[in-house]
Amino acid sequence: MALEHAILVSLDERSGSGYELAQRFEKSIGFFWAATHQQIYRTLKRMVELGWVSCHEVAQDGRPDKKVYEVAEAGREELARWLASPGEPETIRHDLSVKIRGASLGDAKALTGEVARHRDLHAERLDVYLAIEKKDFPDPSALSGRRLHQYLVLRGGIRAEQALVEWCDEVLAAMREDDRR
Amino acid sequence: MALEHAILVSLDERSGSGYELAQRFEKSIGFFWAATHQQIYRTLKRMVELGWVSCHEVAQDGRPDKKVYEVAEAGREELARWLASPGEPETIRHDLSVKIRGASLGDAKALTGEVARHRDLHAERLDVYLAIEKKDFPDPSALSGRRLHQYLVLRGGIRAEQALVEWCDEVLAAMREDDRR
DNA sequence: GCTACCTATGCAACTTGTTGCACTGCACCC
DNA sequence: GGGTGCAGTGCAACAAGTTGCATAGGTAGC
Repeated sequence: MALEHAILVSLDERSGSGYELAQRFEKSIGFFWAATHQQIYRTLKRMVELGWVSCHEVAQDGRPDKKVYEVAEAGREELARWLASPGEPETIRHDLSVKIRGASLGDAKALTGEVARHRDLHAERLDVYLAIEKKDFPDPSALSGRRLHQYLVLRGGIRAEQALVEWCDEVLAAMREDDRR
Repeated sequence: MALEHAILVSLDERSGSGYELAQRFEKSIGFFWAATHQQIYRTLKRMVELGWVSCHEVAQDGRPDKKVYEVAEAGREELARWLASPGEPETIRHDLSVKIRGASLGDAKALTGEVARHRDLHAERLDVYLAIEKKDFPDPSALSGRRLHQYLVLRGGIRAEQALVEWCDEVLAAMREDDRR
């Protein structure tokens, strides 16, 4: 499982509470590894037991106490071990492709609507990524180390969303053309 | 869940046994919806209970009996309903991106090896898809209906793998450049 | 005669992921 | 004073996916 490792990477960048981690997963790590707060809390608990992270409670005024986690030595070792170990490419599960493949068995118009909706969702995500690229990485050739790695992962997101938008457009054009005949 | 729907689509194209379905998932449907034989057997059982598919045993000589499933009316209705209903874009879980983001915490050389390995895996898949495109869809502009939809899904696979190969190349170039400094 | 692989189905146990809910307390707006 | 939303942690139940194993006969090669 890689959720633990995603958490280790994130905590290494900056220690934080489960709640904070959940937010990071919403708006950054989550771009390439989705997780809900439930999963995160449960996994953090297990990671403490494994000795991969340490935890101390922090009192706050005007707010509930929080538990701040940080990476322990064993966690860093585990992360290094995992980074060097070969992994399988992701198992693909692409809803929209299943729907398209079954298109002839349903309402064609409804399906083109669905494809168009996905096209727009991906275009939106792409815009978000491009805005981050422009703002946070104005001069990519100057990057190195951690910042470079963050940039490269963002580039993966950009390429993936671009490919999806273009594909949706191809599908829409072909299905509309087919409709006309 | 969409495994049921992927099975319905596949069974609608051609009725078959759990075993045959598992093979189709290995080499065709599985390109965009992965499933093991365990999942398929279990899901088929549930689908019979729901009345979405019907099942009759077929004796074979020299081989174990098999259970051939075919889509029932209720299954077709369910599929049509699902096709028209909006779905979320997939939650992304991309191991390799997590590894790259954590690259600075491990052995950089081992990681470039891992990226190169994934690059080759994706290039291989791309070759498979391109071969299918060339063989099964030599004249895309003439396609319509079900054949067109199959082609469009394949196009999605091709675009995705192309994007991944190019991204891996970008990552490798940047990391090697960074190493040299 | 032994090994290995193919066809064919399935149980059991386990790990992951999702969903709905519960509790606390502050801040802000109308 | 009532609703909404944020910060914060967590349980319980369920759904989905994975892994290891069991069974059983057939075919093919050495």
